[in-house]
Amino acid sequence: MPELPEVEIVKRSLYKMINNAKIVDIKIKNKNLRYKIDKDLCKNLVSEKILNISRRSKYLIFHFRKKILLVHLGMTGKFLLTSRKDNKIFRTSFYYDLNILKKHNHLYLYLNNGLVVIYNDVRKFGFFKLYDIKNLSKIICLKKLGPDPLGKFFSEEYFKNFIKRRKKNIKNLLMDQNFVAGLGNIYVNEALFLSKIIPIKSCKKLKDKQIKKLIINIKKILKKSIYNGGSSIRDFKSTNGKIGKFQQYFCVYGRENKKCVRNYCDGKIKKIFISNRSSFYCQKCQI
DNA sequence: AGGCATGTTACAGG
DNA sequence: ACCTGTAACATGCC
Repeated sequence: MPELPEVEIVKRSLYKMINNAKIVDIKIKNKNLRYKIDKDLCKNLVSEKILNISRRSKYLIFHFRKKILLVHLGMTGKFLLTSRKDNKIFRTSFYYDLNILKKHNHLYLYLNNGLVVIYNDVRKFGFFKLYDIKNLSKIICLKKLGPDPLGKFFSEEYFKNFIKRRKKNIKNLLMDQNFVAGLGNIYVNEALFLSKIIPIKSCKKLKDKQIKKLIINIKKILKKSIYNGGSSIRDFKSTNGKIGKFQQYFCVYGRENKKCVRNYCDGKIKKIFISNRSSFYCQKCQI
């Protein structure tokens, strides 16, 4: 899926194009996403104005007068924007994938500014959930989330305090959304590489210096990725087989058996599974 | 054909 | 309570 940077990019591009627009019609082609789309979605949102679009972790939140719409993109969810006139996709957030199949378009939002927002999701792990605005603070999946990795609350102090009573390996810790919210498999692998920490290392055994470094690198890589327009896309491949510019920044992810990208290191990238998720690290410089 | 894929959640067992 | 592993969800790619 899109991890934090990609969701942030989606949020920004949607905000630019559709914030303040009014929904004039909704067509649900397929309500069977991860959760069934509310029957009342149309009733509640048609003729309502999008007052704001925000992000929490990997969740998008559309704000309306009385309701909020919580959206998760799962692994393969995307928003496409088209113009009602020529039906041509002219804006696809950060996706450059030209192989978007219409059969995976599940939901259409028609707006009063002539644009149509399409939700496309091959694997259907994403979801749309509607809540009363007054229940915002009660949304369980948001409530349990740890701090945003880019915010000031994700600090050395917080980190050390959290791991006092835990003994997970560092990779699983970073994947734990209740510890820090928004990292996924790719950025965790990358951040650990940049910090020269082996993913199976017990978080208890991390030195202060390593924790500091890790926090800095997490913030750095997320910012860099946002700056570059998002990068953790795998189901994206240009039709001519060229590697998109977005993936050139991966140092370890998907580089099994390749040489470490560090000039001074001749280590090889090893792939292992940690809690069933693929993990990549340099056997020489990550310790 | 079988393994793998950016995420989340439920369940079983330690 | 915490932790891990496994499976599930649905689809496509190699």
